[in-house]
Amino acid sequence: MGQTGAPRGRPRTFDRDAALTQAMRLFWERGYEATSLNELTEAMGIRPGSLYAAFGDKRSLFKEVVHAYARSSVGAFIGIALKEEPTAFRAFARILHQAAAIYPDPSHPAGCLTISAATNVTVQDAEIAVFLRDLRNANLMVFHDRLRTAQQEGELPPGADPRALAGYFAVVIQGMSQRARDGADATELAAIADMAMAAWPEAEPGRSSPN
Amino acid sequence: MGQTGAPRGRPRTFDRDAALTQAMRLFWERGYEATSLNELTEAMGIRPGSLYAAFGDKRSLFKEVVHAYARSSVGAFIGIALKEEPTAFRAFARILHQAAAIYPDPSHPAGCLTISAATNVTVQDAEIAVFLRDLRNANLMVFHDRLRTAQQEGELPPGADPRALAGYFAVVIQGMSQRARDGADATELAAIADMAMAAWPEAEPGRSSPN
DNA sequence: CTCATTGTAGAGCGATCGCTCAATAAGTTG
DNA sequence: CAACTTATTGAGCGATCGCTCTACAATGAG
Repeated sequence: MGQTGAPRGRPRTFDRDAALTQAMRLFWERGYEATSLNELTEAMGIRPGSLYAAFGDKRSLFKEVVHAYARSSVGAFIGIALKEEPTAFRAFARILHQAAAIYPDPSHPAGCLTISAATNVTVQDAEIAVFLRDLRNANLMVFHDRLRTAQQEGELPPGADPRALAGYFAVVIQGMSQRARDGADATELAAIADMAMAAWPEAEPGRSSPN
Repeated sequence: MGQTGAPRGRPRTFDRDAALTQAMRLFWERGYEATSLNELTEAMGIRPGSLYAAFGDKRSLFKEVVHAYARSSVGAFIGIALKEEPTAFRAFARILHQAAAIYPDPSHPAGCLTISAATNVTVQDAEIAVFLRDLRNANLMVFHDRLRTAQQEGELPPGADPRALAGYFAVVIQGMSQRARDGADATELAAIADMAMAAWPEAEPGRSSPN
């Protein structure tokens, strides 16, 4: 047992992960529908038959791309910050500043794949739009949870509204992704991140945020 | 002179404005590329030949739709608020709250057409994406100008950064449009608008905003 | 009336879309 | 070696894309 099992039949002639990365870049840059099978096979260096054998149809390839993206450094920074930072304030401040640095980074397409890859979609691909929307709304729930516990722990004042705050950060992050796609650079986005954090509640008395 | 000129030839059998409105709804809901000529002609109640005679090709139809949108109540509220409100603070507060009410309004597709109609686009339609991006960036400049004069007039403290503030409001508005498309309702967006206005600078001393 | 002008209707153009399939190649197994 | 299994190749499927063209209808001008 535990035997890996010798691979049978003709071995693959391409690197599956590398091909997936190329597909990710295309979907990330152009979005789901605007990326054609022709462009995909060319970028991945394979023929349609190989693509369908290795990844299934375009839909499932895209979903696998999204999962790979979520596991990548660019896609995972939000969850990591929420896990590592001791306070909600520090977590969201870090998230916004990392987004400001990552979204316009020229080493990959601008903005967040999850936010922008399926905003315009035909009826027959509505499933893909719903798939990404659910992902975004799930992320919103994670924000909500973190802020609710922050309130229970006393970091947030009782008068604060965790749900509105979660929506606010989701809005700022999605807006920053859009602005990065419109050409905003890291410096501009960092200034925006600072502005956005100024809305953190309970700054009234002494402006001493739970640092 | 001044003669309107009697229309020659066979008169049009459809209402051009009504047809344009139908095209707007489709582009607004699905985006530029995801809306097909087939859907357009069906929704507008005309045949392809009539569409091309009256509006030119798909590109120019879309551009005319965008101009009509900008003149509509849904598309023009930002400019109106900037013109009517005496202070920048009141203008942006009004803009955010109107966006919160308008973007999720069920009487039309969610969000802002200018923001979401061409985020994913193939290479051959890149011109359309650039067209909308330029529109968004022009709007950002309007924000910047308004905030710069607010600073010159003393409404904004000297330490404030009008450029960052303009980018911040652009981010919040674009994010609110996205959230509306993801299903956020007017109540939720209004709470977010309140949160966002709390970032307005120079709230330090007495929290008395220039109301 | 005839003529010129404009609009409509419907068929269908070439190109591209996502995708499939038969033939062949390249491995392991016995 | 032959048998089996899987991958690659390249042609090409039906459907849809944006768009055009021809035949005909409806108006005003003369």
